[in-house]
Amino acid sequence: MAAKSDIKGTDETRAGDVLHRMRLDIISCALKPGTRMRFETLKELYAVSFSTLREALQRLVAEGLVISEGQRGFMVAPLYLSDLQDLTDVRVLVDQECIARSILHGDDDWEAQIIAAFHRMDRLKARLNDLYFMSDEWAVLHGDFHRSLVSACRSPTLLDFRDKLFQRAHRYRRMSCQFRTKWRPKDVEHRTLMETVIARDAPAAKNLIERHIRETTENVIQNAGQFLSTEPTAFPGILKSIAAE
Amino acid sequence: MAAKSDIKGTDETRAGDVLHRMRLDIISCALKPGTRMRFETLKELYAVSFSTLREALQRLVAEGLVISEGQRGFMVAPLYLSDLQDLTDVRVLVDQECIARSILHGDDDWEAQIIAAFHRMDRLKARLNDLYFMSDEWAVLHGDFHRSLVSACRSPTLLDFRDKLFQRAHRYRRMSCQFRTKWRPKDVEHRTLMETVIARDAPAAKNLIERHIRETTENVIQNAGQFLSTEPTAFPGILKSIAAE
DNA sequence: GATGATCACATTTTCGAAAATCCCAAGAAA
DNA sequence: TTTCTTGGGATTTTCGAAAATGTGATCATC
Repeated sequence: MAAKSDIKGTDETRAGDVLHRMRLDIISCALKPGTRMRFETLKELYAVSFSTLREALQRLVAEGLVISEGQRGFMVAPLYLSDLQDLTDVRVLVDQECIARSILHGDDDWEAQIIAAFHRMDRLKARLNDLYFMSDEWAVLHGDFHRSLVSACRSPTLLDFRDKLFQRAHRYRRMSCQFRTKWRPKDVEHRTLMETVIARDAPAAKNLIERHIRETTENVIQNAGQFLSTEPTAFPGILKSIAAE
Repeated sequence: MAAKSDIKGTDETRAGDVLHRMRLDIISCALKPGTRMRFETLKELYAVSFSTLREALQRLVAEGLVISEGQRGFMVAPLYLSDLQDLTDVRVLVDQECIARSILHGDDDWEAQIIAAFHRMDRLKARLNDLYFMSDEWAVLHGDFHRSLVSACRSPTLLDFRDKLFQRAHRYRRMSCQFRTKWRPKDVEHRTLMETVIARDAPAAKNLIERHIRETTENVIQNAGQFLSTEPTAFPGILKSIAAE
């Protein structure tokens, strides 16, 4: 219990709605990393008042998608190489654990959901052909597939953390394919992953998910590494330098 | 980077201050688990307005210390046996990793800080004698000591997550010693832990921290297990049954 | 020229009133 | 009796104006 952060936006208040929309805009990079978030702009964009905006922003701060400093407002959390590497290591740890536990606890229905999620993802890929990984639709189905693998792990706390990490990582993936369309084909990996998990081979699955995560990160760095700051520079500096372009 | 949730309250706005105070009140169980949080009451208690309160509450929701449902307000997150067990497992995983990494990366200064933190905790214990584990002061020093062990792990994301888990777990410890003063003496464990970590014996340290966490949990369950719900009951039910007493 | 003080403007932060929603009891209908 | 409506009071949620704070330019002084 406890750490449920309704990532799907199951909150029906207006603040919950804005939170949901803002989160999508950030992880899809529609709100660019490092940009300052002015209230006048946001107010217009999301059609709500100051306080409602602030509520959503505070939540996003806690999720690591937004940064706030003192009385100087908010900004979309910048993307750093160091953050990406940190994120990658932690995701390996957490996803490995989640998968191992899911393999231990998962039932028939769990397997069925994995197969269904894979199928949906696979068919969409076939339909969209070349640029599938740019589409929002695919991002959703890809996310669903990965979540289905770990969904039987029986740890709400771990799952919630995993989801937040996945979202944070998504921003890096998303940014990287804006720069170059060279993207490692992952469909074979996904299929093998599915088969291994359903075969209940935990050690092999742990290896596969680690490779999958690490290689994707390397791919991101190759495509967009040059655009990521190496050091978390002092706040005000970044604020301008990135927001400017 | 990114997931920094200024747990120490480094935010100088009033909302940040309220967040800080509220968090302390929740993890110290001054705000009792499961109680409904009415705005009129909170407004008086923290001397701020609606919107400022809401900002803090939203943050606490993201941290798993507060629960919100639809348009029905907020409540202090209840304590569940299942949550405690989940929390325990995840803490073992995360703390083991943090300690192993700290042992790998830690320098002389890191060692010095551990020794210093242990000393402070140890002296206070001696001074307070019997009821040391009930005092807020000891809670702080005990938290500092555990954090010093993992502080060199070089993963902001993991550290931040660890801190949140530690806080959530603290509520259970805190509640348990309100019911019974029987509390397993942990000073020897702490000393061994310190020595092992500084001796850079990662496997032994991982075993020790696991035992430390799991045995503490068992102690909590023995002391207060009967007061924890076994099942996360439906929301409105709890709301009354717990808030009533 | 460099440094520091002052002030006006832009922006954020806070507040409390107004609107929206929920809760529950009392009454009507089945 | 049970189930379904209705209404009013309690509570939460939203809004935009007012207060607080940061920013940057201008000017005086060293």
